[in-house]
Amino acid sequence: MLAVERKARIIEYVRKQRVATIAELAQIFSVHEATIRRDLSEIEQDGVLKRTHGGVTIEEWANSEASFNDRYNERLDQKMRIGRKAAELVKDGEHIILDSGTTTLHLAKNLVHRSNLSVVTNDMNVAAELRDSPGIKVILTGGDLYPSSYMLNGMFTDLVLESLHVHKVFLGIPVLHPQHGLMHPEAKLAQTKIGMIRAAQQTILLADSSKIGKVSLHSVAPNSAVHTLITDKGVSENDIKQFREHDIDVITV
Amino acid sequence: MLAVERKARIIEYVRKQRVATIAELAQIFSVHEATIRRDLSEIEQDGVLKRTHGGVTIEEWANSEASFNDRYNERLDQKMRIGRKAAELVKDGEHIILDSGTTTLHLAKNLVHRSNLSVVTNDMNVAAELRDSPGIKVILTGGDLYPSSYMLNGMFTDLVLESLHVHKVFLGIPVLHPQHGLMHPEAKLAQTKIGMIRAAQQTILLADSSKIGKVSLHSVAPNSAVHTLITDKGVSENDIKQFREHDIDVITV
DNA sequence: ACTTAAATGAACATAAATGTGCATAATGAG
DNA sequence: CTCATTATGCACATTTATGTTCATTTAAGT
Repeated sequence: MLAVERKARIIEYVRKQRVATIAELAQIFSVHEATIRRDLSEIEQDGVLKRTHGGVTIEEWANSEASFNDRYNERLDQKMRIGRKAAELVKDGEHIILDSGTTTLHLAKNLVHRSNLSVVTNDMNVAAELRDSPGIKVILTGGDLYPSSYMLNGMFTDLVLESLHVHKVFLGIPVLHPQHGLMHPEAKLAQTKIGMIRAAQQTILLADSSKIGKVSLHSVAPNSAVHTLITDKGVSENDIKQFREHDIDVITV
Repeated sequence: MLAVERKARIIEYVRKQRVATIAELAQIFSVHEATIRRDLSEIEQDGVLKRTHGGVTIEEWANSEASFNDRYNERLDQKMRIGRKAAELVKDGEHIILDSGTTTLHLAKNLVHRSNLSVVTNDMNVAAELRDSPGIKVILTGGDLYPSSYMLNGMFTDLVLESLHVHKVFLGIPVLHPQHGLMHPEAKLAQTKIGMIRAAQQTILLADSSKIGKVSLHSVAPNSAVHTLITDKGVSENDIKQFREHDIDVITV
């Protein structure tokens, strides 16, 4: 079994069970515990799962009852800067999609006082953040609530996205490669992102530098589908050059 | 068992039992009492549970402002009772729709510990209430977020409802007339409720007695569309008789 | 208020999990 | 095929979670 596939299966398994021990996973996949630990370290980097002693869990269980809006403390500074810069790309009167995720939640916070916007999102936190803004029409895509999270995915999400057309989509992505493009370890979430890209005229990627250069199982889109990438200064010159060769406007903040 | 899992289960247990002793928890999870104490200290930090000598209880929000407004509390009590009774009508393995509203939210609170349920709702609060329940699959209909609320309505809501089929819908309704049936003052919300009724084999109405006997602009459905009405004892015998003539099973709590 | 038994928190001991360096096996390119 | 690269397994020093003990605090009854 390929490493990326094993990682994808680990995520699936943990999402379903909510917790898993290292020993348990090592037995399931017939690999050494050290291998599972390495896998989990990488997966945690993607922000998908949270490690604990003896095992792993979905993020929301780790800080048992983090309230509606305040569980976004990792790489906070970078994400805030990226979110602020992204907000500058939103013009009054536009219709936009905001993907689920902590970075897009920061973007949403920067849009609160804007007017005449229509915002489509599959993230309940994003929707909650914008619901009191008089100038913003909030549309939540339907879908299955991902276990213990606030994201919506699945058939109904895709159904709604299919009948939508917006100016711009702001997409978070856990894995981005200079050559192989956008990837995601989870099939369902990858599908949602594909739908979002299709619904938008312009795709704007929000990804801090830790996401760049890795690979993952499911392909979301090639780099040519992206118009703009907002990231931080931790990206190598060589990577930036390669993205620009795909006609991506790279903005570092 | 992982520490995070134990903590999550402690919260779950105390939520269900309202109180628990240290000794009790130590025995349940087969760990030393000191470990439980450490767990509780951390959980208390999150503000979910409140420690006492010898044990722990849930943080009470209802009692703090108890006699604030008698009439409000009377309604609250009715709604809680209606919600509890409605939960009895839900069987394991069923697919149900929960309408938006405070009464259905109380129903949702009574479903938290159930298993093998699929719950469709257009209320973000209901979805949030159920999101941590391992036995419940939560599906949020999409739609426009109603200004300053947590309800979803509009075209996308209708679109999703059209492709759904469930066993039962639990519907809140602001206006119910013994002859003229279900009504609603707002066209969009009326439309959503029509869609929900169409998607379900059985329609169960949750309406305290204050809603009964009035009229409103938009008709949602005739009384013949309703299978069960759960209300409180404030309904007149005459009204009940008329509902029963429409083959409605009237339950007063 | 006083007494008593239980619960608590802190300090320490112990067992388990972790990360790291290195050796080995698998994979891919030329 | 050979070589380079990556992934995996293994051993061990370090860290973390849990168990144990005990002086101090708290709750309840008289």
